[in-house]
Amino acid sequence: MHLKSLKEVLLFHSQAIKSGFQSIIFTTNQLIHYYAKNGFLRHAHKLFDEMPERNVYSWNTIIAAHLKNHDLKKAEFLFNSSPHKDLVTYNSMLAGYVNNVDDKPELEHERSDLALRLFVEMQSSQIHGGSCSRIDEFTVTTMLNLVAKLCFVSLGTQLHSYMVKSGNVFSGFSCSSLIDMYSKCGCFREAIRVFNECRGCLDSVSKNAIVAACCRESELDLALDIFWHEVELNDTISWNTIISGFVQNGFHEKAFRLFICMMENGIRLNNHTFASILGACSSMRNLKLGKEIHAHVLKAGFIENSFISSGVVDVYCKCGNMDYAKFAYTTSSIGNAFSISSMIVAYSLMGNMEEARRLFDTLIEQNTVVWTALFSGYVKSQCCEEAFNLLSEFLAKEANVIPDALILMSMLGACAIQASLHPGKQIHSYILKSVTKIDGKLLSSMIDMYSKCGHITYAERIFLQVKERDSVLYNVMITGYAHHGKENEAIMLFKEMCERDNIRPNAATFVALLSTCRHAGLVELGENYFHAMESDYGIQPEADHYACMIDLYGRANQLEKASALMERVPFEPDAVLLGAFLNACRINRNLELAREAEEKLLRIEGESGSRYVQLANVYASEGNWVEVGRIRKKMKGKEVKKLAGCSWIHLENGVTIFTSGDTSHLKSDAIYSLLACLVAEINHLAVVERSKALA
DNA sequence: GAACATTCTC
Repeated sequence: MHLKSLKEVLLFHSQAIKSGFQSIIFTTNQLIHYYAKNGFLRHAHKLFDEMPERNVYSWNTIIAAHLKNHDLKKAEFLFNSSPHKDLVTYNSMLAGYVNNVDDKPELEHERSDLALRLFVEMQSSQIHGGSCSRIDEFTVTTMLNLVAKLCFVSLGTQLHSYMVKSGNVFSGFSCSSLIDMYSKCGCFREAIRVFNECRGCLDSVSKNAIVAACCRESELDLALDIFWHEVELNDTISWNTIISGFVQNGFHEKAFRLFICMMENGIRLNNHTFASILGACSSMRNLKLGKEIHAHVLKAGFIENSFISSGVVDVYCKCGNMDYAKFAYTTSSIGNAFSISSMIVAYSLMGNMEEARRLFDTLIEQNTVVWTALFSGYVKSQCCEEAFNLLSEFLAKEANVIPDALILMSMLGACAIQASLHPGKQIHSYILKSVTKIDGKLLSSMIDMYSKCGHITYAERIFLQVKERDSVLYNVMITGYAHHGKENEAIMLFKEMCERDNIRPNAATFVALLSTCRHAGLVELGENYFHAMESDYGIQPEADHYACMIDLYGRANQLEKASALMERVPFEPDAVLLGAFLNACRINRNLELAREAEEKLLRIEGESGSRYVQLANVYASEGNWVEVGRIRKKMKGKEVKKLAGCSWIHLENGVTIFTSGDTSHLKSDAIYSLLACLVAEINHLAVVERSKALA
């Protein structure tokens, strides 16, 4: 009897029941298999339970059925209670552990352990009364799969030699399994050797495995050579492999051309195809292509797949179009952790931290990517207190995880913004204790932190220990010297950068150099740098460079040069640049030019309170109260709030902020009386000093 | 005549 379709099975079964069906083990096993295969696991299990007698096939079939249904626990229970076990039973259970069939990544480690134990047990136990072999080709391929996952090369090599020695465990799968195992364990040459040995009897799976191996190794030319050789072997997976290989190696346009080629060749597209090509659209930030692929996906009915729907959301996030991203999320990807992660990253990048945090809290499990995104988002948006709170949260929640270098960099950035030396030092020592490989970026962040916290000598000490210096490292140190009024050191370091290390300065280097000149009032040198950056290094000055020069001229009482340079700015001046110019006008008491700048500035930054205050101060410094009144009037209509000047100090329990006139602190009375004592003390000391000087 | 293994995705 051959049973093929479900219809036949049901028909046969109902007839059997009607005619007073006497259970034959063989037939019932078949029924169990076909019920399970068609998704009727409960019916299959009922049949199994009702069997008066079972053989090893019955047990194997029901175990396989549960494994197919991703129920490892149930399979394990049946495995342990089965009175008949043969090699197939062991192989099935082994595969269940290796493939982590119930998809619980957190248990992967434990499962691998169980698989290894079972493998050892198989070799020692007398399966089926010792009448059959302990290991066959199924065992070997499953174990090679495990070896690939664990990067357990020594076991992989042992299996390989066992295969060669015993000769009877080779199968059609052995070649592809070996290639895959060696490649995933990082032994590319071994993978190639196996491939060359089985060239005569190459099947498409082995070919796909070696193409994937080449892509992993970034050997794309070789991958293409093999791909275009024996084209008749190429199937959908082959095309998917080569396309994803190009995407993963950053050749997105080439991947796209291959995708077009695949369609033109009439190859069937599947989930993997769309997932890879969506990845390419994301990396290219190509909204138009992304929308086209999205349309394809909807038409082909792949949007249900979680890889695909999150891929679509990711494309829109990477393109910065959050309206589309939200739409794609709510229509087809709700609850998908990858989609949520993409949106958290995107919102963090654009500084929308409320939305980023809201989504972050919806995740059941937070991964490194979203933690990192949130940290860097907070610091980029200058929300340092939130970043510190997040760090406490991270340490509490992920007690066993060492914060990733990117998180530590963000935290150093937060310390730098707040000028919080003490936490900065703590993070520094934490890095020394726990980070095994401290890279240039982390060192640059540490130098920047120490410099911005006022400890230029610490910064310098770290800088001098670094052997391999890059432009970022130099820029950070030059900027540090500039802010600490060490213009000679800054200038010398720039020379060292160009001459000793032969590193090309970039736009940021010149911001550092120009701000050195600005702080030191070095007009001529500043002009030299400003011209050199374009003529010698081909770097177009940006808003920051112009702002430095305007400020430099303003402080040196050379308003004519400042306004002449303002005229030559080749783009629409931004608020920073106009602010610098306004400041120059204030220093040089030119109300006429100030007023012109004022008009432009208010057009750009109409809502910002601090700008109005800056304007009012320009006129107040001249005693021009009519103008001050005019600005104040403008402020009133627009709900402009003046940003109060404030100081802050980082104590054990966090940051305490002091705003002028603030009495909200619980101990504000005590604070103010202590302050009064300090002021009295200072005044007293001043009087003593003065009388000493007079004496 | 029934049961177990390989290649490509965020």
